[in-house]
Amino acid sequence: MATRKSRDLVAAGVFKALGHPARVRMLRALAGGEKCVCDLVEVAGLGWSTVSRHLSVMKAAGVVIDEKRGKQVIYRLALPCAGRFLACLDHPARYPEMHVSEACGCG
Amino acid sequence: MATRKSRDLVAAGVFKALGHPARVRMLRALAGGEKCVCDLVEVAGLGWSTVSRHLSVMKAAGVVIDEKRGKQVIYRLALPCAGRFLACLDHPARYPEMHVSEACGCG
DNA sequence: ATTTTATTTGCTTTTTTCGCGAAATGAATA
DNA sequence: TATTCATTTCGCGAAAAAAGCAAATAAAAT
Repeated sequence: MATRKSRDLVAAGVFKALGHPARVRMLRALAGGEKCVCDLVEVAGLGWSTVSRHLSVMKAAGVVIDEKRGKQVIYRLALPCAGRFLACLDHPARYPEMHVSEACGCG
Repeated sequence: MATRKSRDLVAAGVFKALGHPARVRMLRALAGGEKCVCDLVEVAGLGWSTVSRHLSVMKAAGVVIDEKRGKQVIYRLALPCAGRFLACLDHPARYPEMHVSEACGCG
């Protein structure tokens, strides 16, 4: 059974796995659909080994899922709500200097 | 203007600030309403200085807001969507061993 | 003015994480 | 079977973060 403690651990793992600018960038990309590692290398602007490690962290946390497809490995978001949360964080309401008045559920 | 890069940084800061079991526990508590540090000390089961430091990390990331009220300092969630995201991560659908079939937008 | 109560800040030690290049793996193709 | 392509693992030094405790602040009660 999922105890409070284990849920805290799982959730903290997810947050930690996303607590890096490069991983946020990948999340952003994956929110738009599945991507091979090669795509993510470009998105992240980092070396292959680094990107691969970032992906393995996200996979271990359950944020992404990978699938070997032919010669390449495809990653996709296992947690659509993470994409929505990111969109919420990105929401202009959080950037007052943009003078956007439209209201939404984000905060 | 909020560039892609600065948004990544902000979002990563939020994720990082929540990437710790004790901070997830505090988030959970704060999602239920504002709390003084003393409450959070109990919730977290850690020393005052440790809790205070965790709170300052979350505050710096913009996850919580503090307000001095009389003798005590009250913290509240600055990011309601963080609470909703946590609820989403907690959702039984993510814990198959619980045999819950009800569907929701979480994933 | 002194003491309490509530909370924060410094400081030191230990533990993790980052990003890299080189080497390893593994499936597919020549 | 040898080779190539896509990706992962390893080992490293540098940088960031966490733990733990003593000392510092600050408002309120005595």
